[in-house]
Amino acid sequence: MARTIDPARHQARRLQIIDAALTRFAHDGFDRATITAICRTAGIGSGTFFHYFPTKQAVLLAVLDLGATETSEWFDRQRDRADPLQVIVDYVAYQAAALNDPRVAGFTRAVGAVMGDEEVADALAREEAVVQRGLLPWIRATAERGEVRQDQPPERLAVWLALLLDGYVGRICASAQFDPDAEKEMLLDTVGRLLGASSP
Amino acid sequence: MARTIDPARHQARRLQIIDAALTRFAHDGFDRATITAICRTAGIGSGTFFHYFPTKQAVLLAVLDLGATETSEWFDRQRDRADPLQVIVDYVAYQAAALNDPRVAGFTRAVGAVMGDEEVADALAREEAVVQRGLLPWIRATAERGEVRQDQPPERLAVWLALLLDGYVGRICASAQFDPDAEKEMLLDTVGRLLGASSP
Amino acid sequence: MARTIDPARHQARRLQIIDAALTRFAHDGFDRATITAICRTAGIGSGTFFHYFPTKQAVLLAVLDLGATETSEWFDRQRDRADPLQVIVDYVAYQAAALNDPRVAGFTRAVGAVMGDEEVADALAREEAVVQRGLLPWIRATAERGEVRQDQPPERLAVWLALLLDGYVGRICASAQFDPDAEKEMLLDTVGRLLGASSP
Amino acid sequence: MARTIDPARHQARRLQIIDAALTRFAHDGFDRATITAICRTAGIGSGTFFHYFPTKQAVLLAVLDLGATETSEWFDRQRDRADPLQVIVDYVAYQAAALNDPRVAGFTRAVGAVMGDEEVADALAREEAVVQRGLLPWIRATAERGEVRQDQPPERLAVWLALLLDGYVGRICASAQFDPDAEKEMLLDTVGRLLGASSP
DNA sequence: CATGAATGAGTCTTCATTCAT
DNA sequence: AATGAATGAAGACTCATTCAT
Repeated sequence: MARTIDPARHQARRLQIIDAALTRFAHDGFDRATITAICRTAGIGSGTFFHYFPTKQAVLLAVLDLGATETSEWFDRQRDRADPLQVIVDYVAYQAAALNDPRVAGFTRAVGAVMGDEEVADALAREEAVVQRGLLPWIRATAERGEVRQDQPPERLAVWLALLLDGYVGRICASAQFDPDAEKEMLLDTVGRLLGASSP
Repeated sequence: MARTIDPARHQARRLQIIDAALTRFAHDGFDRATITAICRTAGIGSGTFFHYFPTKQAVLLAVLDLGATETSEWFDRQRDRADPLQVIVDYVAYQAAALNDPRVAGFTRAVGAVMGDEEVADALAREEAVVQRGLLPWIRATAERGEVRQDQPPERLAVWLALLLDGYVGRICASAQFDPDAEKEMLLDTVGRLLGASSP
Repeated sequence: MARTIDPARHQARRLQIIDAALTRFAHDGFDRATITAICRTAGIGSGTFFHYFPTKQAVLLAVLDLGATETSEWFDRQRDRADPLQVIVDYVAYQAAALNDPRVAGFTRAVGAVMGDEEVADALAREEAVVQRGLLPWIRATAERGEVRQDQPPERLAVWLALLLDGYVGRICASAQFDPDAEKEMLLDTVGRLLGASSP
Repeated sequence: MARTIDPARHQARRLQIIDAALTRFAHDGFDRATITAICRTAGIGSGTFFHYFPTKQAVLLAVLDLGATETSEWFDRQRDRADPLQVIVDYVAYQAAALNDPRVAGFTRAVGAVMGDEEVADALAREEAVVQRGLLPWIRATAERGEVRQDQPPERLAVWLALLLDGYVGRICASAQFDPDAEKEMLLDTVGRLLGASSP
């Protein structure tokens, strides 16, 4: 008797809630973002929220998974690229471009605050693994071509690449004077220095 | 005349509470650290807390101010040093050493989550200003000696130095595999690359 | 479309809470009446209270507004009466009858204690204005007929009428021996003396 | 070894605290007046308070007892007066004059709020009894002279006199436009009307 | 006597979550 | 499926009172 579940409609609603949650988490932090506020932003009633996510934390995990999936798909699309160093540079540029959505930096901060939670930590580890798994083959290939330093294992270089991006995201939240558009060039230059053959 | 206020005793208690709050904030985040838990950690009753700080946020600001003061004093102690590049390197090592206290990284995360609050943002800006004011003369002096790159203004180099340290702190929380002792050398090398004369 | 908000149900709940609050305020005073006790009296959970009123003070203001509205409506119903002196007497009797609800006197005391609060003072001023606006035309009409003393302006007589009623309400709290039924006659006699043509 | 208690000094301190409490109770109400605030007003430490009064309520009772004592002494001083009606009028004037201390009206409100407490109720009953005991002989004497109405027993007239004063005090708190100086004449006139031989 | 630091019971208020409609 | 009213557990904060100095 009841209307059959329309998967497309269901998925759309789900994304609508995820997007609203991203907005509220970025603006208020996880603990201060109330479900009521998320629902107001999403334009739904609070009861509806719980048809799609069992807890507030579940929607946070969904945002993280979505991010990991997007990153994973980005790496999938690079599969046949020829110039490995350019892929690395493009990855950095891709992540920097993600920061054009002003919510991303705030959301990253928000996640940090609840990293003590085991499930969140697992989701972050999964996301991190996607990045590492995605970067590693390209770093290795670049190393084989002798286009990056050889004094460090590729795994370490990948971690430090991520470290640099973390710091970059952090600065965007921390100071209004840090203009991502103006600093993108500096970011790419710094990546070059990090990976470069020799230290001065 | 009765018992006079004992400033030393008062200050000791205050530091005891600040230390306990640092512990709880680092472990649970700001919003999830309850005053009750802070007091249990400090070994005091909850009422006593409010003799020393009017709100939970006040103790957070006190922690931040303490950090800014310590950094400021560190720079004061370097005043008469002769080798400016070495001061910069020492500063990075000093900040890296602060991470020997395993709470520092978690606390940094915790602060990020409430950065949206105006008073917290002000305190962070003050702390940041201390670092920039402290670093700038040494970077300028190094630049005059031609020991660092000249293609960027010293202000920008100082910001990127802080960016690098931010990322370093963040990694410590993010992954258990990141061993600060082992990575300190890589950090100093990366600082050298960031400041070095030319990009490869 | 799901369940639409039922305004009647909402209003009924609201009145239920107002009534419970009146009971507790009258019995315990404003500051000593806990929200928990109000909710227990109303038969609701404490969270429900805050769906209807944002603070404890808000429900106090609601009680006051309700009283002002009822008085205002009472005066509206007298609009076409012919004998102005009788309207005044009826008003006094109406207010005296309100004291058949044993909570009214206690509530009046309770309000007095928080009159220092600006919002409460405003609400009381509004209530007072309703009484003065309601009485004045009838006092003026009575004065024109020469049925009350002319040595005082109608405004002053209205104030002293209210003063007398205040004292009457106060006595009910102050002494158990003061029986409102028995004293109502004395009240009406005293009103006559207050308004009467000449002082002995 | 300890200094012998100096009763005069002790009594002075006691009165100092009572006076401060009167100020704070009048301004903030009983429940909102904190002991800390009372002590600040009295210029003493909070510990000292408890050398003189075991609880906050005790100092309230002391204020009430002081008032009752003063009223009692006032009546004692009238013992040999010749004109009983004049004594009654003087009593009303005396109470009206007490309102020159702007704290008295507010204090009266404050007491009302905690009248539900048994000890406070007892103290108020004692105070009321002092007034009734003080007034009654004079009303009786006046009645015997035929200078007041005879249709009501003296006890009732005494209660209604107090009722009128209650209303008068109440108005002073309730509205800033009610000026005690300007209304004192009206008060005495109304007393005359209340006690006068016949109702119009 | 005088003090004010310490205490913790008790209050208001928030908000994730449930559920009848 | 959608709603939002109802719930109550939990937390920040207040303040009367105690007591060591």
